[in-house]
Amino acid sequence: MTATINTRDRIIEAAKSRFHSRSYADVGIKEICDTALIQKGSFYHFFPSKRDLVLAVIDEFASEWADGFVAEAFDPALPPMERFSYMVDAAYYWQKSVKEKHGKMPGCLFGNLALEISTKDDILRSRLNAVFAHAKSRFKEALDEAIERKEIAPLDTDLTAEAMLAYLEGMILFAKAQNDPEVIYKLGSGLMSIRIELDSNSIN
Amino acid sequence: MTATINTRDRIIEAAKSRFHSRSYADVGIKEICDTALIQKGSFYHFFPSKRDLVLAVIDEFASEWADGFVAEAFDPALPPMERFSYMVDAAYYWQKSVKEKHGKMPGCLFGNLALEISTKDDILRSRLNAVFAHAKSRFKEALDEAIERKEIAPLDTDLTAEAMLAYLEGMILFAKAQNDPEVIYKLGSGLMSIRIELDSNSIN
DNA sequence: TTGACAGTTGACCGTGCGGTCAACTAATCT
DNA sequence: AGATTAGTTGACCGCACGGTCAACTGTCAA
Repeated sequence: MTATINTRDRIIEAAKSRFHSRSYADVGIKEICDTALIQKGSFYHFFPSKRDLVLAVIDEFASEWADGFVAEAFDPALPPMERFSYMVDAAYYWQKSVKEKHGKMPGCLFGNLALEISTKDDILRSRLNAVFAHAKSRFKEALDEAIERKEIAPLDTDLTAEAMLAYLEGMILFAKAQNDPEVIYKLGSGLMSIRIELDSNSIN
Repeated sequence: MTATINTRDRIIEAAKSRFHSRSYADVGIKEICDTALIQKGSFYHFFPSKRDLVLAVIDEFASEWADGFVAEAFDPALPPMERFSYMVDAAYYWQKSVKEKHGKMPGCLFGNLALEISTKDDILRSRLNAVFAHAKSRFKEALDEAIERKEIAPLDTDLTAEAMLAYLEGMILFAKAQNDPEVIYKLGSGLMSIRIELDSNSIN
């Protein structure tokens, strides 16, 4: 049993880093098995299909991310608007360190998968949306708090939170396209300038 | 000769829409040939490899885009800051119309390819960067003009232009992940709020 | 009329993919 | 001791992929 859990984890671990740094389509099950030091048959004992694996990888990575540096950045002890720059810094240093190790910026696993797969698989797509929605709620909390403390002028916190997250993904996309983490550093301060005003659409 | 040009164009046309709405890896040469009503051998008469095809598709689509609604949006006759909302509107309506036709939002071809391929092929990556750089220069011109006309307070136009383009890509990514063009509509106004101030890094 | 050549055909190749399966191993439970 | 069951093995399957090639077709210049 101990060995079992271990095997499953090794599969997910091997898949996670490869899906992240390359793509879903580009990474074969054979390669994952070789890395995890198992045979194909053993893989299919734990996962009915490759698709189920990537689902598990998303879940694993999402909770790692949420409990890891998203939680760190959105620490209620920090002044709300500082949480955003903390988040940007974390993204920057992380991407930078991966690039130094492997020569390539991997970008954001969720963003990568969203663009690669979301036209092909609605369940995967909605799983990724759930991850984004969770991050967005952290952003929104911070904005609400900032307004409450009168650190920023009132705005549509729901839409602005989504906009900020979109900007974060866009920055990472750009940085990946240039294979240069410094892009995140240079564009980071733009995140805090984004505002979507209250009136525009909502009537609630 | 007329037929020749026609064939090459048909290949690119078939590939363009499929690469855009699905992905590079997911679309096979066989399928492209079937759509273009030719045989495989004929395909390889025009393109040495699949990679060369996607390069041609990028070039084709880039000039279509630049001469098409980027040129339209960044018409010097328009007030500079209005050009951005024109751009957002164009993206919105386009994505919406494709979704209505095919049920899925395709997103941005360049963004899609950038995330799918840029860790695997540096030449493709730099080609995509050139496309982004071109769009960015249009953004920058508009910002420079807006400052000159005192419609906005001075800022780092180079970085802000890049930030705005990143935001645009991020919005489209989010909209695609939710398969909902309205996301672009809702988040659009955030584009004009982005500012990256002058002092931060540059000493020139 | 002939030769050259761009364009086209369709059969073909090797490879690697996702996935299957019957047999084996080793703990766990009765 | 015997049965059950989770985990593992490695050979195997069918298929679709990117790419090749010798032969054919039609056009146009000399």
